[in-house]
Amino acid sequence: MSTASAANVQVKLPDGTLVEHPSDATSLDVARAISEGLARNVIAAEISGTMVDASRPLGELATDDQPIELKLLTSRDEAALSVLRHSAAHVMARAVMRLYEGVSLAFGPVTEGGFYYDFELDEKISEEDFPKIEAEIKKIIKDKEPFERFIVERAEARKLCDDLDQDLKVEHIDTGLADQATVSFYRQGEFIDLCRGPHIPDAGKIKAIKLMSVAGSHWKADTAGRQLQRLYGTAFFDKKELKAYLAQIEEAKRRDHRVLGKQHGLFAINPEVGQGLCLWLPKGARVRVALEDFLRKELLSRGYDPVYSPHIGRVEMYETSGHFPYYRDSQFAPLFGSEVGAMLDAWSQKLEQGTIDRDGEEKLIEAAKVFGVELPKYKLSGAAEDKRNVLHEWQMVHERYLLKPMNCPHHCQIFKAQQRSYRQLPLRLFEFGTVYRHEQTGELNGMLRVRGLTQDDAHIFCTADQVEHEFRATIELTQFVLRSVGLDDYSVQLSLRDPNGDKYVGSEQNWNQAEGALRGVLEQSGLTYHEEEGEAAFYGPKADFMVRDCIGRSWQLGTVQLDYNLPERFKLEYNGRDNQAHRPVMIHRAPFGSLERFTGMLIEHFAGAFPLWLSPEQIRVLPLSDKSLDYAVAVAKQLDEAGLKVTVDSSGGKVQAKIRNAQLELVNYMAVVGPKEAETGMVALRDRIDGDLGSMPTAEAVARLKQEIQSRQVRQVVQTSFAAAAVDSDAIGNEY
RNA sequence: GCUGCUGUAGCUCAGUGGUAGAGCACUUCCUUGGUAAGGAAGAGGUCAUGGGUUCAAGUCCCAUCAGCAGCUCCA
Repeated sequence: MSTASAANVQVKLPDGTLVEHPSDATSLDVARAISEGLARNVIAAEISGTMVDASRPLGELATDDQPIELKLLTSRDEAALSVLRHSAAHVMARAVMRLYEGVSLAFGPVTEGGFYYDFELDEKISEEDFPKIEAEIKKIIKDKEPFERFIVERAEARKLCDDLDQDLKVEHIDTGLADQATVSFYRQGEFIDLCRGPHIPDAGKIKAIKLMSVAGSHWKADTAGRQLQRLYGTAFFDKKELKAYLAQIEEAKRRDHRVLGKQHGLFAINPEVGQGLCLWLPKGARVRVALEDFLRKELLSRGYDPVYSPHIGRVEMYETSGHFPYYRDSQFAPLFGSEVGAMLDAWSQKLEQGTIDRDGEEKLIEAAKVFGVELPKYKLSGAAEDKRNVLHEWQMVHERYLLKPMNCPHHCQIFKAQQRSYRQLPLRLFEFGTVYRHEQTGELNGMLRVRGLTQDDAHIFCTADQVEHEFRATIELTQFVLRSVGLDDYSVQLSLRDPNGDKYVGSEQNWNQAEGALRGVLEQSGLTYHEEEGEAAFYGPKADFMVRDCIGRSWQLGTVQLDYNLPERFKLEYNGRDNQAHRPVMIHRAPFGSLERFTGMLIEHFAGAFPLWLSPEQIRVLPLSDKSLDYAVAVAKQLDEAGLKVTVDSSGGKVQAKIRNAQLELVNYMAVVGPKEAETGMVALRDRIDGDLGSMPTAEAVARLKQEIQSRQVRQVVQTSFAAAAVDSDAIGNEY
């Protein structure tokens, strides 16, 4: 082994072998020295854990005298797919610029399923334009031109973007990249883009690419900012993978809970009832009841106490909790006991916003008098704050209510309703609490995002040193619940505060303590978890369960949140062993999240075919003909008495048709009964999945089903072979 | 809320400025059967709503409402 001379670099390959190359050699050259085939397959390189272009001279990348640790990435490496897709985004942008005038490029990162590029251009791109854009993309790919990287000083970069008429890039250099001395660009033929990289060696590596959709977006995600057009696409190393991906999208569409919910009579949303307000149809309601009964029983056995609270509460309570001012825009407007209450509220808001003049105030004072509201203390020349305080006194008289947007304040009041001793803690209060939130119209989505929802909510009030144990117990509860419905692929997102954010309440010390407690338990639990800064609730950090369903999609379901804030605001106290008043810690938790969202997710996960224990129709009795109808009804009665969800198909058709209907309606079991069964007291049991099981005594069929229910068996869940690519957007992209 | 697309029977969808259609489902009748579709007849529409253009509008234009996709948001 010789020491590398100044003109050479030493390269250490993953298997530990050391090779020496000239310092201007690239990763591709290293590959070529191993084999031509490898060189053809190299997509990018990983040097000491950082992804770089395979065409970067290794000399640039050596940081010290140590050998360069090089890993050549080929299409077999997951990370390479992101590089490919980002390059595909460049190719797509290049095609768009060839076809359209005046295109301003924004950003073009990779996503979980592919990539997109945001453009500003006057002409509207529609799906009808896709074939011509794709044709242009194919031309670019066929030319196999290389991606070339070059570095320039910031001022020069600005001029380059300006010369290219890329004003969004210019702006980004001025703002987002103000602290960068130099920036990198990538050139591919005539196409030059400010970009961090890395990229594939040449466009020919893209073997399968498809434009997916076009949608609106905003420059730097600011809704008030410039409107852009976002073109989505996806790319793969071979056509088979693309085909599998498209099949997965089709599968997801087939499972859409809105379609299945309608088809199977599970739920309905009707504009006359109201946007985002879910009607649970009888079959959907049965699923919900099964979930509720299951969880209620579980919670009771785990030391929870059931409580109930009303659907409305006084605004003052939500002012105390801090929710009202903070979330005013996403709550339904307050309800007023009287007209004058509404007037005072509008008045107070105008004062707050400064949108009222003296003349307006005088008129309102006169109007208030008509309603018997005298305001001698209201000084027209006074400060808005003082005026609002005067109005507030009357607002206490003319009550304002809010449709309950969350259950926490009510549960705090339940805590306060009685004297509390440390001996009673932890106090675990649970309720299926229905809350209402005025979500933006564009956010509404079937059962997944609604305006009226029922949380499987509970609040645990405990001492500081019980927090860890209680948090661990709720994590375990959530795991148990997920396992019960057959969801076992999940991880936890630990949502922390944004260190620079200002939306949070509570002391620095409490936050650190809370975040530390959550992290500690997760560390010990062995669960896979990752931390997200800036995702915390305004009152405390939270741990959210991110669940992957059977076709690889991620859902945010159960949540556990720590709260040192509400106990403070509501001045909650318990009497400690030392006979002093102490402040409890509060844990919010909901293993389902909401019944709506959880059920919607389950519909998609099971493609409407619920496991027996959750099924709205567990068994259907099919008489061979009307002659067997009486026996069928008798069997159904027997099954019903055994606690099974049973129906009888009394329609006039042939049994084949009845079976077909039951199969299509996803009934778990069918009991076919004819003269033979009537004579012997049997049923011919048919399983939706395994088909005819033959005749057996009715009691045997009951026992079989009850066993399956009791064990909460989950059968036949489609498993996808397709795994969504892991995205490391920090590593790749032109967003810097 | 923003941008774009869509709105015809309970459902899925045809309908090219000139009298509103199909399949499934539904109702009635016939059929009485053995593990994924028996037959016949019938009923069902203010073509999302409101304006406009036209001799004539489901069809073209505008507005509103709702849905969908994406953006933004999610206590």
